[in-house]
Amino acid sequence: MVSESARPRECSVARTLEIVGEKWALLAIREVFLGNRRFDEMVRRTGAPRDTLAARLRVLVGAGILARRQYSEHPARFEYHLTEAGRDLYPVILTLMRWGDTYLAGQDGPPLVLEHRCGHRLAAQLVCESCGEPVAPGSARPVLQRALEPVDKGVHAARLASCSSRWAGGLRSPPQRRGGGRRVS
Amino acid sequence: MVSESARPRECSVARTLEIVGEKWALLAIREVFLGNRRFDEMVRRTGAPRDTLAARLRVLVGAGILARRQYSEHPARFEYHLTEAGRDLYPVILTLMRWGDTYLAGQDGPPLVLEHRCGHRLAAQLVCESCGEPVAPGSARPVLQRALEPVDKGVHAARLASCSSRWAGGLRSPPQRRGGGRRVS
DNA sequence: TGTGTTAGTCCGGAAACTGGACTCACTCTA
DNA sequence: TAGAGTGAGTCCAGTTTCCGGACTAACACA
Repeated sequence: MVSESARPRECSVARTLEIVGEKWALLAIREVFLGNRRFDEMVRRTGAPRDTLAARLRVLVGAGILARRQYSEHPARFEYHLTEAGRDLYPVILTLMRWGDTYLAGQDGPPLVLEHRCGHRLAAQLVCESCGEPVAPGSARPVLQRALEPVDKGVHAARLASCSSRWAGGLRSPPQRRGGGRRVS
Repeated sequence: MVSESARPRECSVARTLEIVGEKWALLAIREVFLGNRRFDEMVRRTGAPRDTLAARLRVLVGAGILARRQYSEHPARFEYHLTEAGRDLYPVILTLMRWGDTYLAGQDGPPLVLEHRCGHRLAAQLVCESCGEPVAPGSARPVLQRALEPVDKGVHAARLASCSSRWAGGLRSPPQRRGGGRRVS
């Protein structure tokens, strides 16, 4: 048996990145957020190869992040809409955007900003879920909730395959287990 | 000349994804956040191929997100530390993690949570930068700040190459241009 | 002397990506 | 009525990247 420290970490970041951890997937989602829901428009706006974009959209639809809706019958035409899971990726897109605004914008500033109705930009603030207090990155404590499972690629495949049905079934918030966690060194 | 709508969108999300828009890069950053700064530990914890991880680390160091520090001279041994730019990616990691916690955690709940000192989980809240008001995704307005430039891969390469020196020079907050933006349909 | 650690590099096969051409069923315009 | 345009892809061949596994070098430790 492999020692615990020799096993890859099974965490929500890794799981999420299995689905959206790729440039074209996130850019496609960005376009849908900006209101461009059609294939050709996404190709133009993202610069993705058509093949690659088609593959990404299939994965995103399969994972329940986008929903493919027919808006014309003859000929068959489709649009991609965000599901609730897709809309919940908004903070991911926004934090990526804010980081780029800060570190990669040139002299002219960021090319596109998201404005609040009062005319100022949005920010993603780290807060405690319960007390609402703003949190500095260093002050958070990582806590292992259960023994790490050995990584088995079949598990990932099965989880991805079951995404749509689980979402369709309305499973959103998994049971929370509080306490009993182990501190990570 | 190509019409504006035929050009890929030049935005901070795309720019950021050119550097960190890949699974192994983000997982490496996650590990450094969790305190694992050494190559072999990252290999074990992320499951990344050694070659691929070495390549990602080179890019991250080149982009000024990680700093490579020697902690032993004979033999030469190195650790990877987060720069300020790297620490500012914390909200990105956290939002990815929270999404996975919500949509991909199984019966047992998320394997790893980040706790506030009061014992509750962290969340990333979208707020208006100025008035601090919480913002719903749909209520933000995308505003183009300047004419979209044609995408030229050389521009990206040059920007990435100059990342380290620009950060070293202390350029953090690009000049903000308020007003005069064009609404995006 | 043998084993372990650390931070990688080297290699060859497999998989994914890429740009460009093509398809098909329409609709629009001259 | 012909030709061009649109939309949502697929097909293809060449290129690039990924991946697993073996290997290295300089030490420390038993």
